[in-house]
Amino acid sequence: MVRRRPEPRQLPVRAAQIIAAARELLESEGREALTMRRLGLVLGIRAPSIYKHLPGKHAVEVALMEAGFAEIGEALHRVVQSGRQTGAVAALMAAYRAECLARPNLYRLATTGQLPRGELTPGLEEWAGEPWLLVAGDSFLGQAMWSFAHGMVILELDHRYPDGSDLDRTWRAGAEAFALATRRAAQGAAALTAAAHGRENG
Amino acid sequence: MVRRRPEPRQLPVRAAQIIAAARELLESEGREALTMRRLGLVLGIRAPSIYKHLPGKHAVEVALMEAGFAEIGEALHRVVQSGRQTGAVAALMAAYRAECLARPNLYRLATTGQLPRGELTPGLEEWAGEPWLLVAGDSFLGQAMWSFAHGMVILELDHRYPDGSDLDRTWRAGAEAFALATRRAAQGAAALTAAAHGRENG
DNA sequence: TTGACCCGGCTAACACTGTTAGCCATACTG
DNA sequence: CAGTATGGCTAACAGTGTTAGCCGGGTCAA
Repeated sequence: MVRRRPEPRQLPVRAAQIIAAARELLESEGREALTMRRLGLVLGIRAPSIYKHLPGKHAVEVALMEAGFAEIGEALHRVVQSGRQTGAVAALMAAYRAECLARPNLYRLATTGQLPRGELTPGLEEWAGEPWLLVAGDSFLGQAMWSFAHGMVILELDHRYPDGSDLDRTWRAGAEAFALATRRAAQGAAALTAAAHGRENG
Repeated sequence: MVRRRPEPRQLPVRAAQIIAAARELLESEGREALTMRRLGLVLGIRAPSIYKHLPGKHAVEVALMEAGFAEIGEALHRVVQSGRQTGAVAALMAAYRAECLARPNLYRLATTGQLPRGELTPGLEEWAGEPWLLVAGDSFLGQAMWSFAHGMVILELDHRYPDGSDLDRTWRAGAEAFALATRRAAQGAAALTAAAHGRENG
């Protein structure tokens, strides 16, 4: 049951241009550089003029978060839609890693600190996380897998691992652990079903 | 092989007082509140006077990070030293979760953003992460477990999970996956050793 | 005792940050 | 043509980390 992606409400042209400029600024120069004055400079206007189109910096950040969620969710859904069974866990994790590392500053912005839930497109967040659940077959295992993937990505982005760490192997170790657990859970569920059938038929 | 904890260099009295005040401010009012002027207010002096004792806000934050690493490392080492075999993975994770949630703002400060490696007490970071390695028996699995734990804690602190999530069960799912993988790895290693012995003796 | 020196406060100020108020030219509309 | 909305602008405010420079008090040596 793959839900449709909730459409983020589209902004007026000028506002969208500002968000696009903000994104470029963020990705090319980091979060520190994302300043109203710097943003104005890129756009050829002064900082206060931005407020004619967007209510504040917070709104810029929220819009960027939405873009991040949408893109990452897109990539993950592409993986689950490809429908492969064997290695699905590893494939999903590889896709997550690749997408997140491709937009490091956007990822950091979208995933660190409190989430302004009320201001996000409703359902977007759940939709972006849905592939984990689909692959794990179990909501708890799915959440755990996502937590692992986020932990890995954010620690890698922030260079928290000891120098010379072989992160490919660490990813593999985690992916194998969760793949194993997923098979276990599926077997357990199958056994339960079989037992139930046995009771029905006996 | 449990290394001794690297002693963080001790600061002059006044500097230590400032750090203590900073910690209280941080924990009680959050990261936003940790301001040089606010810190001065707590101490009964003006912000610029703080610079007579510490080179800047960054140094305050680094000192707080060190305290965080030391305390969490302490708790984790206590677990591995207790020496239990069964459920060691789950026990370590439970300890990590409890310690981190007990000092949310300190944990966030210590674990988000780039790590100023050069300014930290050498070896402290590795020492704090060592218990993961000891429990996993394998450095990659250990790193993966730590990544999972960090992901869980930071997402919980930032309220990133859907409302009503049963995080106890998610933790359990992750702990079981990694415990299973750990047993697997141990068996694999044992089999390899046995095979080697077989070759030797045959 | 006096002079030098340093410690640890202080104020003033600078360059930033996000944000608001208010002005004004242009363009569209009734 | 009058009126209004759009989208720029400057000036300013409160806050941030930080630096320069002043100064009282304590310590220590001549």
